[in-house]
Amino acid sequence: MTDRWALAPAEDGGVEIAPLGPDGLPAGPVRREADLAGAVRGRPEVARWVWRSTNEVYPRLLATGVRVERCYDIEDAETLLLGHEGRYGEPRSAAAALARLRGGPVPPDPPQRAAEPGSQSSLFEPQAVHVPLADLVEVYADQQRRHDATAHPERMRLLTAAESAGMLVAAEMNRAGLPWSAEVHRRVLHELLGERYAGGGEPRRLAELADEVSAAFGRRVRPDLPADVIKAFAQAGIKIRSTRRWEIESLDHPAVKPLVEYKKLYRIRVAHGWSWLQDWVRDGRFRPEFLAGGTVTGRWVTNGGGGLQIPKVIRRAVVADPGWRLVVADADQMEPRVLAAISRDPGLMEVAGRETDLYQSVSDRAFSGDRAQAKLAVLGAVYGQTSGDGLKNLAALRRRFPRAVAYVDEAARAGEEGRLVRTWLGRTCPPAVGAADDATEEAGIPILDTEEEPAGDSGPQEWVPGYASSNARARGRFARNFVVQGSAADWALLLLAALRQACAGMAAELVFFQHDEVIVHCPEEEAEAVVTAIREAAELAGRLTFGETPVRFPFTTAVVECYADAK
DNA sequence: AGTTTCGGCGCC
DNA sequence: AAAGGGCGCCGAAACT
Repeated sequence: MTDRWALAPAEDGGVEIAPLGPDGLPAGPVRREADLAGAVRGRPEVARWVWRSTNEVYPRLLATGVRVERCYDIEDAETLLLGHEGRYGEPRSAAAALARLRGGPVPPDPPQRAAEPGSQSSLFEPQAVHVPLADLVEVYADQQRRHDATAHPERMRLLTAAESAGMLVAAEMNRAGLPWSAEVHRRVLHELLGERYAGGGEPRRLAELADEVSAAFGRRVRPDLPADVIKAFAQAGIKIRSTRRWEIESLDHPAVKPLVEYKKLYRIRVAHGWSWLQDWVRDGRFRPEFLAGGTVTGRWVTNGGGGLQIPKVIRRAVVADPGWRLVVADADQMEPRVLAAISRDPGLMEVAGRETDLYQSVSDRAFSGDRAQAKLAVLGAVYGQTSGDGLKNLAALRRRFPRAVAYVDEAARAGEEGRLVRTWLGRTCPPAVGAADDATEEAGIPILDTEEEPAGDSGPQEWVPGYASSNARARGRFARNFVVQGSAADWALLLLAALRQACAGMAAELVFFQHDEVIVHCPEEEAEAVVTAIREAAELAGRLTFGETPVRFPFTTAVVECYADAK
């Protein structure tokens, strides 16, 4: 058996490797070699490399031009398995897993380091506890048995494999970087914010807007200080709770217009202004360290640079290299399609079986053609809306798509009651996240709120929050969203893995991923092949993740030179 | 003076 | 009138 090999960098700079048998234990002697990259490059027949941490090994391989097809990240799998076993919060390091196996004292996980601008990578984890290969494979073999003990072993295997693949993609994207034109970025900043004055003051346009705000109030007001703004409105006879835009916008006062404009531009300057450009863009690339599985729902995060929050106006700075293109692909109505697949609601699956606008189809069936209402209702069901029009629309949704709504209702109930909630592939929601622990409830004493609950007016089938504390309701909303957002993340991982494989023979590179959107940077002549690859990868991911369903996962794709032109 | 929390808003 | 989920980021405010 040469299909799976374990690998562990040794402390002296060399590497230990061993072929693995079907039980996950070594099928041959552990070998030592001096050169990590050479050991991998010299064994192209290996189908999957098993290692402690992708972020420990793979950046080093990529630095020498070595890619691997598949891997298995033991510490990532440990996290997922612990979660599935209801043991969230236990240390997830390989050293900890080994200690649990052998009954020794379990070391706590080392603290995470924050990213620093321009640092090569914060993910080499130099402080991680070294685990020799012979011990590491024991952990791996045990994990294989723990997969078998899960509710759906084949799905759990897919999940750990998919997330490991995601970590390969993330490492490759971190190396590639997102093509970024500092020149265009500066031009956009200048157009929006005006010139910068020497001495570090505000740029011209912001200074002008601040003056307009002050003039409207008749005294000097700092629009970037919420306390100052609240006081100024109070003196003008207007009481506001906060200075959030939605609260300010409806006010009748001459300061509102410049204030709202100021806040918009201030945000650009602070989050994606000149200093951001200085810190995060080097040699025509923005490198926001992508971290696969950085959230409990399985969504990715970026560490540094706000890589998943690039404002639309700033996307003009994302420009392909000369002769190259950006293939920008955005999944159409991903969340309701995922809900259709996981709930197996016949009506919603039928609607999601078309590639046309899903919200329009839903509205045709349940909302007399009002697409906006249909979209609000669907998103309200997914996010757990508890008031307003969304609640009324939810009743209409429930009548037409009962199984879909029941699915998220059941997740919410499970979350409220502290039961485990899982995505389709088995990623497990931690109990009591997103809300402060309620010590009394944790002690098992139920709490009856005295506050009024919304009256359920949609018949006996409807699930009403009932007597639950606001903490429990928050957990319910979280769990409700978790099953959809998390299952979507499951699917997205399979999509990335399939797309990565399809691009393996091309010059095309994955350079960006944002929940339901990918960007591939490729030579112009490869663009059409990439578009096809994305479409095929999406359908393959749908089948692999959810099994055979009628649900389709269409993408809107655009071949552009500039990201901003994709929308 | 250094560290943590808050307010507000960007993205999905 | 206005409580729907997940994140990251920055400066100011609050804290030690």
